[in-house]
Amino acid sequence: MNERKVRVRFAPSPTGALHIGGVRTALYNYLFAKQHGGDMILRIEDTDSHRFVPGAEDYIIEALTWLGIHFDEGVSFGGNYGPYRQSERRDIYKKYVKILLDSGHAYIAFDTPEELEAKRKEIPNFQYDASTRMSMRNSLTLSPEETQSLIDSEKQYVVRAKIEPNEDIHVHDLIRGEVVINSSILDDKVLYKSADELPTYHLANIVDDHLMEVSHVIRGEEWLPSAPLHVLLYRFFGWEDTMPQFAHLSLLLKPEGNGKLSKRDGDRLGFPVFPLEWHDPKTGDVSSGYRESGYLPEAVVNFLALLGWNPGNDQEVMSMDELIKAFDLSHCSKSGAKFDYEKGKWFNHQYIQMKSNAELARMFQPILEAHGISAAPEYVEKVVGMMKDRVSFVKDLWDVASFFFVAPTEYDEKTRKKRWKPDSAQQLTELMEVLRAHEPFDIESTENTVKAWIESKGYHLGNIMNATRLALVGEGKGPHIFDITEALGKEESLRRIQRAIDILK
RNA sequence: GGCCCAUUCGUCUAUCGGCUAGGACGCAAGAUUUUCAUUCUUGAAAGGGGGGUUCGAUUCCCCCAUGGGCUACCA
Repeated sequence: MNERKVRVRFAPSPTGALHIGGVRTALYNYLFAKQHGGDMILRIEDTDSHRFVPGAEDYIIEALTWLGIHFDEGVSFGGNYGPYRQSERRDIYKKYVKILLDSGHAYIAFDTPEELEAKRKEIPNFQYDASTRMSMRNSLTLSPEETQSLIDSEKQYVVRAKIEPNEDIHVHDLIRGEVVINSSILDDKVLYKSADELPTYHLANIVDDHLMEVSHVIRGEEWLPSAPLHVLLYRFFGWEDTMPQFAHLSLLLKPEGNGKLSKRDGDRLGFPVFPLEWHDPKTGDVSSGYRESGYLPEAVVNFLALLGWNPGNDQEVMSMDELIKAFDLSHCSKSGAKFDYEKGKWFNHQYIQMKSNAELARMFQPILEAHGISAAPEYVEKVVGMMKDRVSFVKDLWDVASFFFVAPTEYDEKTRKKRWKPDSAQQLTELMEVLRAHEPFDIESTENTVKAWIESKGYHLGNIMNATRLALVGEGKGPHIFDITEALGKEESLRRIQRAIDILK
């Protein structure tokens, strides 16, 4: 319909950590923009001075950067449409408030919050709209002189949109199709407050999207009810021709029970709802983050992308580039998606498997150091290569592979009962002789030698192997025995077997 | 309360009037293995209810129910 360049914005409010639903919204905007060769803008919507939280803005930028969601312009990225922080755009909004006032699409109202509160108590379902505005204190009911003198006396006021009733307003949504809402149910929304000289979301949003030449507004479903107001504002300003196209995304829901996923749910249910760990500056509370929990950013992106969208085929593991190619708003689901943490773990497992051993080893090193172990990179790499397919997180490598770095000092009781036979000590003593004489100590030849010895002696393979495993690992699990002996080396392997014989008899 | 949006396996979803309803996570069983995992195979598991329209509805329409969102001088 139009040849405008695709420009989308992610416009969070700096009221705390960006939660995972917001991350998904940012991701979808990003995928859409990149697919169309468009721009992605970061705009900070800090028009509510009371809810501002220091650090939130930096957090948002750091989180999205970690995930590989990049901006072309906006706060901290520059650009020609700034400033991108709404609190720095006061003068711009004032100009547009005046336009609305002058054209009669808005009016000044002096009713105090307390008066409105009283009104709402007094009249059930009270709404400030065409049916009630003429009984309130505003520039429609007061004379121009009275209005002016109230303003001059520094009486606080708000500017409200003047919504004409009984009109069906059509919102064309890229995901939901045509949504029709009658203007009678809309209230005369506050557009601007004199107290802090800032607009509310509705006005700032429309003015900024227009001035920043935003072509597509992709946002959460919670905005759908106010979309008709936004359409009306575009009309009031005469900007209908370049009005962005809307796409309202379904919400992310709690994994259990009902309701939308909230900031409080995460640690209560045992998983993070934030991309990065968040330290609340007001309460001092610490909320866990995906990064700190050991998630790979690629996995988080992939998992989130598929929560409410699908590529139209059975492909699930997709890189950012593949997501960009395949993304399509029409394949976004209309119903809310319950957050499934287990599936998120599975995605992380997939991405762990795709990482090179060297890279995983680098990520594992700090964990080893935390356990007081310093190991050669080549050794860590070898261990990681053997063990990565059994973990979903790098940090879990310690649980499954610590025996490669620390010799067992005690032996799992159940395994001992099951695997340590009366003649195990004798057999392993013989095995030590076989191993000591064997050279080189590589996987294949050692295995051949040991198996030949077992056969020649008529021993039971499982008995020998399982007892050996208990000696080397301390438990009844782990990779192939000769992978372990090869990695540990002859000396350490023999030492561990001897120790097991001494302790277990 | 009012308005809006939604409704397929436990969960994420495919299906755009022809269905033996497909895939994935999770779950169960089996195979492989010297162990535990991994892996592979198989299995259980679904279109909220009631009316229409139609030769035929999961798919289209209406009603109801349920869930969600909004209803602030928050975003």
